[in-house]
Amino acid sequence: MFVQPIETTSNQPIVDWRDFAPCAAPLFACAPEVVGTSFNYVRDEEIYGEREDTQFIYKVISGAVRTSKIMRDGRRQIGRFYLPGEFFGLELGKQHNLSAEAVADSKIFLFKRRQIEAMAQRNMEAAREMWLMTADHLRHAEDHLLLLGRKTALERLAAFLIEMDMSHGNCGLFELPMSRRDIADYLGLTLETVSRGFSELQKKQALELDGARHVVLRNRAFLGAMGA
Amino acid sequence: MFVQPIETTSNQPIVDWRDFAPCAAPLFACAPEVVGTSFNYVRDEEIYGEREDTQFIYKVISGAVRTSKIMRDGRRQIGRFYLPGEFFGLELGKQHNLSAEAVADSKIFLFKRRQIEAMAQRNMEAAREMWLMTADHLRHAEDHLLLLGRKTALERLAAFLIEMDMSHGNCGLFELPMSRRDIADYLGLTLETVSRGFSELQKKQALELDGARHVVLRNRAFLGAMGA
DNA sequence: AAAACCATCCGGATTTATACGTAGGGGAAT
DNA sequence: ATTCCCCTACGTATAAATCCGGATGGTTTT
Repeated sequence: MFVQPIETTSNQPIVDWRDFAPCAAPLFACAPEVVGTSFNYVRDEEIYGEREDTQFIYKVISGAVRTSKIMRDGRRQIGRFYLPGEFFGLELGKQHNLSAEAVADSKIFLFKRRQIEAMAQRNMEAAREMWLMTADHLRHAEDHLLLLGRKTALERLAAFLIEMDMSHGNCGLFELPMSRRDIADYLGLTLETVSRGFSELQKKQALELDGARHVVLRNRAFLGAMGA
Repeated sequence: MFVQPIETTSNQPIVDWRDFAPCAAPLFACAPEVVGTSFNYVRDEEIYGEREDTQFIYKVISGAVRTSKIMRDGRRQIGRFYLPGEFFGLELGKQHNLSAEAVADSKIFLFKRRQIEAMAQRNMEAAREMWLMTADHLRHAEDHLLLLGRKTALERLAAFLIEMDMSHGNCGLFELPMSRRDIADYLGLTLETVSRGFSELQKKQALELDGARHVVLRNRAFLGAMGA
């Protein structure tokens, strides 16, 4: 068992109006009356904390976000990464079950929960869309259970690379916004194993690394089969 | 990495009208017009398969159910156990993401999806309740991610025992409906490690086993702290 | 009833995968 | 240029998986 140091984050309130930016956007095409406000977060800044009351629903505009749980001794599990265009923080309960932090400097839209709830009362289509997103998050979590419970280190890495590639449009070429430690905490490994795994996949001609974070997939079929 | 043999199950259609029982019950108190039909499943019988089209929503009446994913080489991850009173199989998508099997001989209520969908259109309260259940399943899965990714074998067992105790009313005394292998596949361990862990927890005076499946918790505080 | 069978469980020895600790290198930021 | 992270490399440590043998209990067969 290993212990990781916890980075302390500026524990400021979620909504700091100094970050206010005067742009806004509708939540869904089908509910144009619900508009969000944009905020900027710096790398590693907390967006909301575990067990914190739910006030908003969030959408990534640029950058990247991770949701995570941390144990008292520092062990951490990242639930999921969110890239531009994706929603997060839409637990239906009163409190968040995971915390959310910016992986890199990020711009995020915040939508007021009260507005969302009111909309869901009126607009059945929008309510269904919210439910769909929750169900999609559940599906992702269930897939990740198999990865964490039963897959080998290399299989986890392959699955991760394929997932990243998918969310970048399957072009086999992308920039990782997160550190090796983040990847490790997402895949239930140590950062060293992640590093070793990347090296091994390079040796197998499955991918190419240009610097630490620029990835070129060389054998998508191989990676897909390995990540299963 | 280990490989487990897959038990072949009778691949009969989900709905076998020979199992028909003439009892029925409403889905929710708030939607008495939606009634379910009871079916019986024997131990290890498949209720629905991964990637199978979603036709019903299910409620456990007696017995127990597991949902799981299986890899081609036999590695298996159980997503969750469902005990009497709990709903399962309510993915919103067109297809199930996990398969479901009876852990023991079980009686299950089936509710037609078309009825559910129609109800959700009319009854906002019921629609919200469905969404709440999906969100609760998501919360459970997220908690389980931390367990699978970062907890030790003993911590996993402690968390499992506390979870089982909770769903039996926190009385510190219950019967496990599932085998050691099922527990192992739920916790991402081998059945040997599960067995050893139980022995160790007995040595620590944290619990008592009467036979393999009858559990008496002797130190709930200790187990709770360990399972964190 | 006795025997056979089967599934399940337990314990020890061994192996293996992965975590851990330390050291060193490289790139970006100050 | 220097500092500071972050990443990589390698040797070691260890938790858990694997492999073995044997005990137990329930069910079916004779």
